[in-house]
Amino acid sequence: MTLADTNSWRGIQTELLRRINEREWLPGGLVPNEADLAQEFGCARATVNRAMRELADAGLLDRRRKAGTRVALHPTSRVILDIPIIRLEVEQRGAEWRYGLVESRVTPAPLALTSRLGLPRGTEMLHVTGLHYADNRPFLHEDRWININLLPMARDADFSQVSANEWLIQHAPYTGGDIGFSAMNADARLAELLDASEGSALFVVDRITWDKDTPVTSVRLSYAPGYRMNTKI
Amino acid sequence: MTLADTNSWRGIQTELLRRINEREWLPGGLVPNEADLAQEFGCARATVNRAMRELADAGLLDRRRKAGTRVALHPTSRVILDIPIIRLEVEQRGAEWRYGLVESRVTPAPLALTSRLGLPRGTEMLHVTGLHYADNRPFLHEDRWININLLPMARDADFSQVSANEWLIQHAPYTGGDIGFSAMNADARLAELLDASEGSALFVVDRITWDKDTPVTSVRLSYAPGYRMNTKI
DNA sequence: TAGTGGTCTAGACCACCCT
DNA sequence: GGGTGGTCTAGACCACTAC
Repeated sequence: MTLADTNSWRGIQTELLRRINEREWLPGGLVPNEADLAQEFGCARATVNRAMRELADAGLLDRRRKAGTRVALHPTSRVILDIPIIRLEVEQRGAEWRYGLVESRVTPAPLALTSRLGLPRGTEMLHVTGLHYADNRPFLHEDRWININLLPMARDADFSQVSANEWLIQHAPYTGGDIGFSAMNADARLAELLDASEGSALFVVDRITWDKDTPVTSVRLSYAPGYRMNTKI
Repeated sequence: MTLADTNSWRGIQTELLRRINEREWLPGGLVPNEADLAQEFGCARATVNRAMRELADAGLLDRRRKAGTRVALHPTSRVILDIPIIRLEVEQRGAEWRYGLVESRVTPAPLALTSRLGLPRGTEMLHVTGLHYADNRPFLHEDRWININLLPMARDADFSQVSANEWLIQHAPYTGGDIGFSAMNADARLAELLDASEGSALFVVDRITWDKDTPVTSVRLSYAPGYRMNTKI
């Protein structure tokens, strides 16, 4: 298929994109309706529909029944982040990955956590902390709480052999989650673990995953100074 | 439509999701083909196709011609971030937005930037810095370089009235971009501007946008301490 | 109420790859 | 070779909503 092919939905999408990008269709402007475009491109309406629907999903077009399709005024850019297993992320950087368990024990979860997860106060959870290394240098600190009521077999897992990160992907399905990205100053303990100086700015990812309404795990990943998460629009 | 409706692609998708989440279909396992599922649900194959295609796009299914469809082994979680105009982000938090220009002048861009953008060294660019406020408190610092060869009218824009962020969205179409998220310690100047203490951990977004192969703008957004970017999986 | 997008169908042909 | 998903068609009905 060449880009000029206008019988395929990809070809049509490319052409529509061109008209948007080159301001042939102005932001806020009305676009011909599906039937007309189908006629212009000599294809079925469903084909035009698929091309336009994806552009609308991407936020470049606003579509409403009866009102028609318009070029979006504020193309909010939509960024897609693929969050891989930490081991793979390290290995993709060409470094050797290693995991070191710091601590693993069952203990009542702090109030802030149980209330956030909607669990009774004082609920016992499995608290696992460890370090991921890249070429033997600390890469990130993983501080995780696991819902052992939902995952009783987590008690018997040996997190000195398999990182909690990977164990959970294998054993704990989830249906959704909340993620937050922020920056924090390293406290004394974290600085020591990450081989950084106290107060260093750390990139932090907080993540809670749910299986329907039941919390599965809550984790805070604190990356060693200098970490950068990259992606494309 | 109820969730049990299996004549609509959404209903079918919900049912497929259930079978995946509840391990009725095991990770790595082969799934019935489209024709069989269409018969089971009493619908056209195209309807099943749409439901499955979206799950494959989301990374939950692996589909290959002839090989069939399998439940993905490693559902790499895919996070979608919507990056809005800064003004809207502030206003969505229920705060009043204000922009204050710090500096705007045409000057040769630093070598690190021109080489990153693929421009000749010493190329003149428009350097605009300013602060976005939320309820009169510094929210983020915007440090931006604009390609005035591509956008000569940027010279005449009054960035004390309109933030460069919004001006560009109105005037500069782009086809792609690179984004990086990181954490940095505030230096003395940034700390003063953001009303923070020196060394505070700042959440930083670096972004370069391109129009095909031509750089449009490069910007660094440094958020005041405490900022957190949230989203869902 | 009429025009637009949203969806579904039954069928067809094709591209790809061989769990 | 042959089975599978990828796509396209022509038509239909429906849901929504601007007018």
